[in-house]
Amino acid sequence: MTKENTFFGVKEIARRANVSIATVDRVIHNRSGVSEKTKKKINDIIKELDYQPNILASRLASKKIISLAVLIPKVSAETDFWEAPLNGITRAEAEIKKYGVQIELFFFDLNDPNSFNEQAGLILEGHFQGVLLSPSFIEEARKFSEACHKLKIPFTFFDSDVPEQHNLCYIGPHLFQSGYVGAKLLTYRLKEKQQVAVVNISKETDNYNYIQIEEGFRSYFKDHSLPGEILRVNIKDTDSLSVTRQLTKILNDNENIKAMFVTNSRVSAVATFLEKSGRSDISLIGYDFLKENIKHLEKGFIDFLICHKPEEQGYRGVMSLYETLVLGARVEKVHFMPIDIITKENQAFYKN
Amino acid sequence: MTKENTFFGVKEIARRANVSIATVDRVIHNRSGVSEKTKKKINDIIKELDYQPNILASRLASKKIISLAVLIPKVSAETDFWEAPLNGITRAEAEIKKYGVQIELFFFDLNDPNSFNEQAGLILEGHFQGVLLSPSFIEEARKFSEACHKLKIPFTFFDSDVPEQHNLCYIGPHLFQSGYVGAKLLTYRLKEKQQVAVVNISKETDNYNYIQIEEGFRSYFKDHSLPGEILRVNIKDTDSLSVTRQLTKILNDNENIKAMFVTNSRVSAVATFLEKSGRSDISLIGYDFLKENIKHLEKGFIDFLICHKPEEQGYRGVMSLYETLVLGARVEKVHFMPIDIITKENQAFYKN
DNA sequence: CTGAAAGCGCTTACAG
DNA sequence: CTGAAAGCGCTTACAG
Repeated sequence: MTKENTFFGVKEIARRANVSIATVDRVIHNRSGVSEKTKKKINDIIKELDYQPNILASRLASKKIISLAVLIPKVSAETDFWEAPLNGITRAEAEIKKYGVQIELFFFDLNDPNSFNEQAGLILEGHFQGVLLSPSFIEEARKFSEACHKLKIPFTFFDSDVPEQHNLCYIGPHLFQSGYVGAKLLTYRLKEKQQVAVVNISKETDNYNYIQIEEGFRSYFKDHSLPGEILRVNIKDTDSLSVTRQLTKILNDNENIKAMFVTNSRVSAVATFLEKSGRSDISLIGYDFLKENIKHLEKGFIDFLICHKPEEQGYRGVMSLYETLVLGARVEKVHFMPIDIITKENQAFYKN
Repeated sequence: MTKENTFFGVKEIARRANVSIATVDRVIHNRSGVSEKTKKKINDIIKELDYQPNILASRLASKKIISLAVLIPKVSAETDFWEAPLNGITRAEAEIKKYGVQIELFFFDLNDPNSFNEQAGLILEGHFQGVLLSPSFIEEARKFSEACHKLKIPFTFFDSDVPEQHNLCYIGPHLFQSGYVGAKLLTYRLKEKQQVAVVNISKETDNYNYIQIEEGFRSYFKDHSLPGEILRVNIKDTDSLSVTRQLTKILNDNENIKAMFVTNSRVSAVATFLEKSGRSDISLIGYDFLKENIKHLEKGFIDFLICHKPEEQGYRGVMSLYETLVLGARVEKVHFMPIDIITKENQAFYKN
């Protein structure tokens, strides 16, 4: 009933190396001021014993706090998607606070790249030991990540990726494949001669995320030699009046459209339109487990929602920094989220 | 950069109560040998300071080890489903070993209720502080859980549930709803006059799990007024020859069958049959993220797999005991797993 | 019924 | 370059 002494600690290492535990500690943490000779001797013993530091004791003894910065879009009516990652971040914080980790939040405006720059600047001045960010603006994010790299601050991207950066890791969806899954579901029961539309409701139609999703979507059609042209619909004004006007026109001009794929979480705007105009004949698929979307899923105006576990992304994003900074563990550079399929029938049990 | 002294500990409580920290410790853990007066005084201070014990320090100082028993079916060619929960259990063990938690595994034979009883008996003699079990045999599980209850050993059910027991919690699928989802997917593109079969490949056709799944499946048809009789196919001999023979007969007798729903992970046996007999016209849905099943998913002979995160069930099962026993946290009595939908296109990113 | 003291496995000044 | 010692917030014999 008492702990076995199967694990060796610094004390045993010190005893075997004939040094004090302080010196062992120096070697373990790669601190300077140890002769090469003793350093090697200690490292050999560490390897031999397969020494695993006791994090409990380490964090208990340490007086250092570790502070992390998080840079994400602010939550608004337009962007309530960001509630979920924020919840995940908060959950992670609650869990690791007792290990002396603190998190500071920085919010930017998704309509304003400058706000991203401003907040990024604040983070650089703030002496943080790690950063978690959504690199929504590619150029701005690139600049910021170079600055972090120079300061040797590890940073994790999540929700979307910027390739070729020195980020610790990326946590988020494989967008191409996600679009591919969307196409599979949308065409699963599509009949011949029925046409499909890809709908982008966003101010920025050339956003890299949307492009990847659409590429995946179109690839599915190519790979399966599905006939018919895929219509591309861009709706830049996201208010319901504009959406209604544009969709009405599109459906008038293209009578064969029987399925729509919305490339982001604004799918509920299309569902509202379909409901009002009584078009339950049109299949609809879009993104994200949002209240508004679930409502339409339940009513039957959305067939499937695709979701990439935004809450877990936030949680895992924080933990990736915690694991490197506190536990000294290596983390995978790319951590793709599952591409979850949500229907009216399984939504009640979905974990965001 | 140094930890804030915002939290109060036993020392501060002792100082304010004018007692030693040993006495404070006694009160915190409800141990005997403290006068009512000092007990009340200390408890008042604890409340006033909103004292939160430091688990790190507590586990570090404690020499007690906590040992948990896990009772699950043994993994065999027939039951490789159980590999995943076992992995989750092992992962949990690795994570909490450093907090002084040990896990002992007990395996029973899914074809032999007596083996369950035997192993359960061993557990009862073993002085464990907590038990995680798959109550595959309802009556036997009921007896065992009553014994645990008497001994005041908390126990968690997972994978399947036994209602009305004193279990700490249940972690697993909502089987009825899972069958319901299966029906939705299977009928999503089904055409009129095409018939559906529910296939049960198992020695025990009257297993409570299968019954619940099938009830959910049939309810979907009722709720959506889908016409046509749902054929019930029981295959008691699970070898491939018997499966082939029986399915051949069924399909000969019922030419309109265009969709099959297999109520467990043996769906690959049906897929193999469909492949060999060139019946790619039949939709097929079944359970679980197993190698054999994924293979057929990729070839296109299985349309969808439904999965309830077996690995996470094992992991969360262990953690439910850890959280109550070590952290003293309350856990939810029922923790339903998501009903995940896996297709050829999203399987690469699925987390079991 | 209560307290003094050692110890869990580390980290951290401080001294040499 | 190295070590002795105090301390992190608890638990645990042991003594009274």
